[in-house]
Amino acid sequence: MAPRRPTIRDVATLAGVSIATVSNVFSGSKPVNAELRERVERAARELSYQVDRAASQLRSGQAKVVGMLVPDLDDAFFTSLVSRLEVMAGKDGYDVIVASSRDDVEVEKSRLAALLGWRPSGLVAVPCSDTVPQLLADEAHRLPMVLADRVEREGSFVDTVAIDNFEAGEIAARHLVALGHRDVVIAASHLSFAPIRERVRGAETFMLSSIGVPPVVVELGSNGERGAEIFQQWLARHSRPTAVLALTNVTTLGVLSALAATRIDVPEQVSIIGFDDYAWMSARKTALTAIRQPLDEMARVVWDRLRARMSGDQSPPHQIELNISLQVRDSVRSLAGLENQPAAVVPSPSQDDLPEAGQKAVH
Amino acid sequence: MAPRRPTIRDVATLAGVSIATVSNVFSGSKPVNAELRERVERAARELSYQVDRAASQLRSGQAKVVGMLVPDLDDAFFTSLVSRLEVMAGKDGYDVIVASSRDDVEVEKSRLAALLGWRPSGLVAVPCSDTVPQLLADEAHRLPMVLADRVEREGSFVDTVAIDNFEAGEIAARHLVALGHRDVVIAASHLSFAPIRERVRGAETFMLSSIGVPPVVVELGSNGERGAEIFQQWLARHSRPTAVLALTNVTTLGVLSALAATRIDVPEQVSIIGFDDYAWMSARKTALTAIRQPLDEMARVVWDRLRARMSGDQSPPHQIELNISLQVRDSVRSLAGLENQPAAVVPSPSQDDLPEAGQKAVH
DNA sequence: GTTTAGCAGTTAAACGTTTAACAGGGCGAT
DNA sequence: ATCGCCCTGTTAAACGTTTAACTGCTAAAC
Repeated sequence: MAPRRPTIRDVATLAGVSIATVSNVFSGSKPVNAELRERVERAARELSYQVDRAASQLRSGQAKVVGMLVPDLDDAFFTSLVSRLEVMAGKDGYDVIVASSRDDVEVEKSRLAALLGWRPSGLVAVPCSDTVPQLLADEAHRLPMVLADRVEREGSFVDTVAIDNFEAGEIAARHLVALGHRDVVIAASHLSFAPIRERVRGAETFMLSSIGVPPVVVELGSNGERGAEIFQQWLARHSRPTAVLALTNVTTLGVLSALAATRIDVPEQVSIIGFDDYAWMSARKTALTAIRQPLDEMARVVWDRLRARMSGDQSPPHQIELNISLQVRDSVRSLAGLENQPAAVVPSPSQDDLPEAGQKAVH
Repeated sequence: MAPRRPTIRDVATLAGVSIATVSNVFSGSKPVNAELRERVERAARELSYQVDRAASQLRSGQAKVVGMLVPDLDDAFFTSLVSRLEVMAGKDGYDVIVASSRDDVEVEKSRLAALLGWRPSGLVAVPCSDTVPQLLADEAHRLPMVLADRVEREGSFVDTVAIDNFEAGEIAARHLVALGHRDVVIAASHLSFAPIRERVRGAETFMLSSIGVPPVVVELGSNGERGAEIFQQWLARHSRPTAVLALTNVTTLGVLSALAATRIDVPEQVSIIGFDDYAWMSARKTALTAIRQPLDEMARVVWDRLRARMSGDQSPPHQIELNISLQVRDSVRSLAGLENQPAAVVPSPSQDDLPEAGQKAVH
């Protein structure tokens, strides 16, 4: 029924050459005469031969696979990243093995082990907790890897790429304050994530130093529906803020759902700043003002770093921080006339069509 | 710097047994004495040994990888599918290699070849065109595979899973007509895709037979932003319909963007039925009425089928069709009193908490 | 008490590549 | 004319597993 797959040997026989020559034709590691090469290629085509990657990898030690570990393949932020990385990886001849940790440290551990079993030539991971898994730490010195998004700033032993989370919180808060908001609720996912804490800290710091009032923080978790429920309950029990700052795309969705369910109008009754910038955010009557992470740039930087490491770069770990930008649209209402500093409106210093300029490398 | 990775040999030496025993401990293909097993496991832990999948696969021919080929990793529909499949695959011990064809037949071909090089034990693919790539057809009889979503109903040589596209169009059209709409525009992605044609045909057939007026069809492509532009131009040049039926989640987004940009109110000025059901669709003041594909069920059925094939099922190809359901929310306005059949409102026969009942297997 | 069956472990041969070492032939330099 | 070198191709030895075949050994069966 299913005839044995052709091997390099079959091709060699059919083309009347040695298997080494066939290998050379495919791997290109040694030049081979044009006519012979032609014969080999014809034979291969005829048998529809394909190099067996397992065998190839076993012998050569060269993997040409990268693993990608993310916390959630339903979250648009992570899939956008994976999507972009997959394209770049593909162009460089790498295949991609994805694994989702579903935000569970145990799952993360087991998926990671599975990934490592492939002896990938590189790994990009978005850890699901602040403490990088031991397995990763152990591999750090032999396996090229870069950590993205959910990373601690301080002294990582490995390359990291993330946005300036403090700045993100600060810029959002500045925008709200500039438009006269003082009563702000922050919709965070989990305060146990360092980047989230940073975003909160950024907003808090700015609000305290500018108007002397801190924002209120509420945790909605990583699941949109559940987050909506929590926020709805929160709304029912507290006096309504004038503005909400959502710190992830999922919490943005949660807040919006809760608001829609309780028929609270945006921005008439409550203003909102969302996180990330996806098509659905502007496909609405009052388009969302949002903190925009430079996704394309982030993916590019991650891949550049990984590629560098994979081709032997031994420099000390890079900690790359990308600047975000504020997409001002219609979801934040100006509380006109009530405030004292109507001058400074939109800071938004960064643009991500300035490729290199937008990042600051911390060593 | 980077010490050689420990092999099965190192473990065997340290544990004082033969490499075959170590292999047996890990692969479980032969029972091994409890004490020895313990010794082996300790040794492995000590060396942090992990079996090399390439070597394992080469020797055994058993891959424990499945490939997934989708047209676009930025499209929530596909990533939702991948996400669910990755979880189920992981539970069964399979790893997942993803590849995106970016809706380009050439890319599809090359990604497919790359995938096949891994000798995966299974493949799930969403082809990017009606004509299934030759490479796939060639493998069909030896490689377990299931095709999803973008598939022709008729005589596929391989298992397929898709929704009943004709019914989808029909149910949507029925809902619109029941609420008094006669002037309907269908926002399709590409009419070159068979499922899209079916959806159009379903809507068309119903409208012709019920009110004798066909819908107008406009093609928006597979890209949201571009689609928004096209639709906006279309709106500018034609008289405004009373309702729009969007046939994919991306066209839904495109239409909504165009409508928002031209400040046309939903549903006051234009009603809309969207496709697929994502969180953002209900996180708005007027939540979207939409055709809901049973994503969880689809993923489950795909995986069940693939698993069956991977464990040797030789039955003739299954063509599985899943029923959709209409999520009635607020984006379709009733054109009250103008119409003749206010009786039949919501058909929605299927529910996907009735697992098996919801599908009809066409042998 | 011998045979036999079965269990638990070992030996060694694959799996399909890549690649180091080698071979031979043509040719320029001496 | 001989030597040595380059160029292109071949031979054969790995790579790290799995697994068929084998070896001792214990214990049941006669």
